[in-house]
Amino acid sequence: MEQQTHLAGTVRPGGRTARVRAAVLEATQDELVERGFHGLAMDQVAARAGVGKTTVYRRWGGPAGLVIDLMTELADQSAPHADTGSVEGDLMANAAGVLGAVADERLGATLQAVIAAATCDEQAEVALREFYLRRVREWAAVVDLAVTRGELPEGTDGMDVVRAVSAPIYYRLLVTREPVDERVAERAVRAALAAARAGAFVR
Amino acid sequence: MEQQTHLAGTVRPGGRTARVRAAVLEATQDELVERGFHGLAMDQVAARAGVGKTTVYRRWGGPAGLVIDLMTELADQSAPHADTGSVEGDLMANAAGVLGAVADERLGATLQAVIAAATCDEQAEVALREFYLRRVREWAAVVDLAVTRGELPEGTDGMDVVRAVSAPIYYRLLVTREPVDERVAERAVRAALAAARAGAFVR
DNA sequence: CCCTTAATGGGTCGCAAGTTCCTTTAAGAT
DNA sequence: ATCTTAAAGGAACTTGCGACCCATTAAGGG
Repeated sequence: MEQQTHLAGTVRPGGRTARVRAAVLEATQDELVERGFHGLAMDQVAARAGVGKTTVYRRWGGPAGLVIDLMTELADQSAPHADTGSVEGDLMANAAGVLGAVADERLGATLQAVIAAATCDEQAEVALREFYLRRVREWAAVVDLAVTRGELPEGTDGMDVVRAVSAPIYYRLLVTREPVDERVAERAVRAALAAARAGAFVR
Repeated sequence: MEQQTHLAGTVRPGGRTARVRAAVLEATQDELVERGFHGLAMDQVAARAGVGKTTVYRRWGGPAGLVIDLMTELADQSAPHADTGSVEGDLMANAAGVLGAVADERLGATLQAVIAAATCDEQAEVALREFYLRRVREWAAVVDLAVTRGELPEGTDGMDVVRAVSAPIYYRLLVTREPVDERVAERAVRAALAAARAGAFVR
């Protein structure tokens, strides 16, 4: 007897399989908005997607699997870094993007779900780390450009500057649970920029 | 028939009741270290504490209740802000404290558990917000002192400076899931301080 | 030291999440 | 168009968390 060496959905990915996936991911986001990751039930997702729950269990395994798949979708859609001509403009664009994502109902719920999933699922943790690593690396380029332009000191660690912009936003969102608005984003950019200019992020 | 107007454990808090609470909170921390918040089962906690599971359900209601109680304990033990004579020293002490807490097996597991609980429990969210608000406010004093000493510009928002120190640490811990070490803490302090000196945190 | 009753503890029960088995449908190759 | 079988769907079954009931123990007041 031949052992099953492939995952469901990989051999005949077209037609119904694709439609099922789209419906399930759609339903997952809806559920995340309404109930959050802790309340994400495979049952509910299947029912809302109009799909058998067996299928959802077989293809995604559990809530974490759903959320990981959702994030790979996000990763594909994520925009490249800005290029406004000044670091300030670029970092503001970055902060605005983060703020927008976090504030958006569906996107925000999805991001928070992945973060929650990463605390209890190995694969989700890896996926999350790689997602943000990619994202931070992508935007670090605006700092490197600024260095060549002479706006920031030689040797400035671009990734750390980008992290410094996002950190206060996520810190308030997840830890102190204070409201996050444009003022926070703007101040994060100003602080990161001032620190970078002073050479606090030089390797 | 008289309705029960008090919570279990409030009328006879001495003796056994106190011993049960200590044993349960102890067991909860052990479980958090081994399984994390998502794997915190009332059953297991009761068994490890050598206590009936009915008691645990009655007094704490659920995993979130356990974790909230654990945090109130933490709040009582939390140390007052440092006073080394310089903002740099004080903020470094703060960063070291955060790093130490996060790195410590039991403390770190507890903190992460509360953060996780806050994403799915209203009371845990309130408790978490108040805990950090108190903590940040306490340490903001070192910035106010620095302003009076002339180390930092007039009008500097002390709470935002303190947040800026913690933010990168928690950001790495929860979001990007990168390792957190002294280098990260030190750089966070340097960046926050440079930004503060440049007036980025002036209200 | 005794008495009242707060608080604990063991056992049982129900429900909902998750698993398994088998049938039905429709991709994709010929 | 036809055929093979990947993939989905339906339903019964299992499991384990959380709730409830009632007996037992020991605080704390007299």
